[in-house]
Amino acid sequence: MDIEEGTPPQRLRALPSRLTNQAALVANRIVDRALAEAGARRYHYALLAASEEYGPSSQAALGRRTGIDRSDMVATVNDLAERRLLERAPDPEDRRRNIISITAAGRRELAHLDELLAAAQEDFLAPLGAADRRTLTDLLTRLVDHHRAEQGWTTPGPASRTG
Amino acid sequence: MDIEEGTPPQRLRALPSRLTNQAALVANRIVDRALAEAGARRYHYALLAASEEYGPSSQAALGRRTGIDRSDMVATVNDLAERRLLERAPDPEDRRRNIISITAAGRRELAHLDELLAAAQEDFLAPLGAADRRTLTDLLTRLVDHHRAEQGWTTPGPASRTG
DNA sequence: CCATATCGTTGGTTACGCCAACGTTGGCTC
DNA sequence: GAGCCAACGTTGGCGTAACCAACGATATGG
Repeated sequence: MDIEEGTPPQRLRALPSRLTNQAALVANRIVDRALAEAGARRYHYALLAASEEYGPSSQAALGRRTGIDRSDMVATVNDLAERRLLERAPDPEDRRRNIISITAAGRRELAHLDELLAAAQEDFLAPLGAADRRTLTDLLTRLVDHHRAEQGWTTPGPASRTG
Repeated sequence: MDIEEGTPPQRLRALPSRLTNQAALVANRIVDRALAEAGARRYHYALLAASEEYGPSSQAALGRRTGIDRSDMVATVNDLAERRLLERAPDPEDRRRNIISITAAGRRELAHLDELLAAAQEDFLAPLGAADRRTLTDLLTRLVDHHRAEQGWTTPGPASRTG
């Protein structure tokens, strides 16, 4: 009796927003477990990656790149600086800013996390072939870009931002 | 200067798990705002929908259907019962259980939420045509189903079947 | 009868994504 | 130079989703 009692209602199964959320749940669970092997979280990886790809930057700039809030950025930088994966130094040219730079150890850690993450992606996307994977990332990219434009648009002039 | 400072690092942009998460963020933001118009949250909709589609059921069964944890289910049922959208009654045949039934007002509320959600989906999927939407839901469904099978399957134990 | 398991419930925890406010600093305009 | 506004880092907080552990009460099956 009650076979397949775990089947969600039709309404939920057909809801793209929920489907997306469920997929994200799965993805995050897999990724979090992978990163946890190295004692890292998603924010850590994002920050290391941004730091490596864009070179020394202020916390605010890194926040804009990664989507991490300024307040959360503080804690994340604290974590990584304590572990000597990043360095935080005052900017002599603008004393409001901290300059964040990735260290050699940070690059090594990043490379390690890259490997863990690659395996996690493989896990996550297991049921899809190469073509399907490309299609999926394409569709998701279009969605995300569209909504980022719509919202990030109010970031125009020299003033009136973040406000 | 610093045009497009909001561009995420390549590593993050190419990461399917992150893409999925970003899309879910967008979807949830849109959906949450829509549901908030009716003073509802996602759990509320999920529970009403399950309650309507499967008829009177125990809290645990509804939890299995919706993926809502038993502990969270208590609070969600409380919310909806207070607003007379659900009824909670002890099961005379199994005194461990509560039987949850949707009320007439609950059905009306559900219909209302259905409309709000339909508009929200439209918003979320705006950049995609009908074919792309079908492709997306298909791919996401395959992903979610795959991982649900993988995880829900390993719950065999001595008593098998749901525990 | 006894072990096991399920049910509802209470009471946590984690991380993520946010927002508000503050003091400091920089730039711009008078 | 004075004043004004914006940006920066930081602190502190919020809400929610998604979990887990444990409990007493009840069913079930050996």
